[in-house]
Amino acid sequence: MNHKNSYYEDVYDLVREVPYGKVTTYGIVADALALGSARMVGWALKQCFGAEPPVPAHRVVNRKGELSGRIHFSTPTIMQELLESEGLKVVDHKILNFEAALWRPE
DNA sequence: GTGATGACGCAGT
DNA sequence: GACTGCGCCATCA
Repeated sequence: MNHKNSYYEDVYDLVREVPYGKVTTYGIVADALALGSARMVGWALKQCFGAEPPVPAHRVVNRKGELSGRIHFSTPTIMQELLESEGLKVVDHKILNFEAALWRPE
C-alpha cells in the first residue's frame, strides 16, 4: 500500500497544502483530485499516520464540519485538541463558524 | 469471484 | 431539519 504515484500520495499532498487554522472536506479533496468518491479520501487518510512528511489529517472533516474521523486518531480527543490549538472552536465534534474556516484548493 | 464494509455526499421523502 | 436509500470504489473476508 505504499507505492509511489498512487492516489494516496495525491491525497496527502493536497491535504498538506491546507493552511494552519483552516480545514477542508473529504468531498472537496475528492473533487479536486477527481477521485470520484469521497470515501477514497477517508481510506487514504486512514493509513496516513506513517507518511513522511506528516499529513495534517485533523484538518479534514466531512461536509457538515463534523470531526467524523476523530475515532481513527491515536486518541479520540487529539483531533479536536489539534484544531483548537490552531484557533478553531469545536463543540460537540463540530467546527464552529465552519464556512469561515473552510479552505479550498485553487 | 462474490459480497460486505467504510474518516462520504447527495437526492428524495 | 431528520431520516433513508443509493452511488461511489478500494479493500477485506
